[in-house]
Amino acid sequence: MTPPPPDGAFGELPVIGAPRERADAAANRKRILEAALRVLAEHGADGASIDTIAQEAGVGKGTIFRRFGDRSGLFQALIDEDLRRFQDEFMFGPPPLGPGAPPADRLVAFFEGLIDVQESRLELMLALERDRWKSPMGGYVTLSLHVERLVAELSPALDAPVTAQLLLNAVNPLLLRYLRREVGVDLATIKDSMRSLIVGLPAA
Amino acid sequence: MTPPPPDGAFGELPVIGAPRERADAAANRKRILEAALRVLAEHGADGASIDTIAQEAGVGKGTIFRRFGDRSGLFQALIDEDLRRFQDEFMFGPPPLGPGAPPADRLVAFFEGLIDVQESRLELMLALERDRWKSPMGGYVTLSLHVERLVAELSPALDAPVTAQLLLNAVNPLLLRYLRREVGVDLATIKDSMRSLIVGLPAA
DNA sequence: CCATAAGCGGACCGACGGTCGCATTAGCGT
DNA sequence: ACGCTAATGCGACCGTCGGTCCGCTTATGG
Repeated sequence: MTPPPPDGAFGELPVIGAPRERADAAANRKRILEAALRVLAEHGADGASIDTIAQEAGVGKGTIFRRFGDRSGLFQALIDEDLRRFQDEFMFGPPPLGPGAPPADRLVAFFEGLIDVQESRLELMLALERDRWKSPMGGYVTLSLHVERLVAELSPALDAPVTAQLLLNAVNPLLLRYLRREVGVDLATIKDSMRSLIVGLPAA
Repeated sequence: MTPPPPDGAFGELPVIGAPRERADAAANRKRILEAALRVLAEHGADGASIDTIAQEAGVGKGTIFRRFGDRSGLFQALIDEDLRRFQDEFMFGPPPLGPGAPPADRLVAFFEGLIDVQESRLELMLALERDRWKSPMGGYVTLSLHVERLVAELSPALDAPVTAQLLLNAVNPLLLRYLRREVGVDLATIKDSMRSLIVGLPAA
């Protein structure tokens, strides 16, 4: 009697051999995702309880848990598209973000892009932040690995996994919100400081 | 009818002109703090609910809220002593942590010290982390200012407040727990990576 | 049109942080 | 020694949250 696996990432793609998703279920999924985005925008990450989202979507809360497993599953599904687009860019896109540029330049471009993604989906990232530390890095694995590889290429003497995590943590959504909203720092300033951290790393 | 201000930091020092703390209240405060430390050690930050701590201390939960205001107030009071000792060291102690050494060396020493403090009080820092972003930086203000000053001295070209926050965030307790407990990284490795970030900053 | 399984809903649960008003008692002046 | 009073203790209570469960509804394929 195991319930069907929740959508999680790649939710829209039908699994081979699995029965097609029912039409009403698909419609509800869409309404839930839209409602979640709306609630996030209107009430912020802290006001985005499942009950609120369910009410906004006009569905029972059970429906949300059925489709997305748990709270973080819902938000994972929401960030999925943006994250995949960003992954495509830094894995296959043009330099300096994509392959072809020196690792330092790629790292700088990566973090500028990451900061932009977080800025454009700040409340969503904040909502995710709460559960980010349950599973290894909860969806951040691909990003982590990418940074690790670039760091290893740039500075073989460093411990790449640790340095990668330090860098990624520096642009924590919580800090971003604080700097942007409370302090009122310009995005370019944050990117500049981040660049200083990167370009100073010992080159190979 | 404003209730007396909660203890917060510097709780033990009697405020001039204020009535002395009652003996039973002082005893209870001590028992609560000890119980909190015990619960933190035994059940971790996530298992350290106020109810649990109250039960362990043998007091009503109302007593805890009366003395410490709220959850984060209790943990603030707990970390207070360690934080103040650390502050004394980097403000008045011997170099390179204290004054007298070049800013880069002081920064490196500061973050090594900060990592040590967090390591020795990991669960407590994790418990605090939940509410760290309510007030400006919730007890981190002094640390932030110190890092800011050193960064400004080291690299006048940089935006010191932003860079300071980026550096401080890199050693987030959540990341520290992940690296230490899940990945099993050595403390020295983390310190090394952190040093690489600092010494690479553009010198004056 | 029917059978069946997928989907839906919302009452329900346990845990949590925090409040409140009443009972208790320490400390002080006498 | 005694009583007065303000400080303190206490735990039942509250609203909210994430998550579960199971009976009802409905889409869909034959």
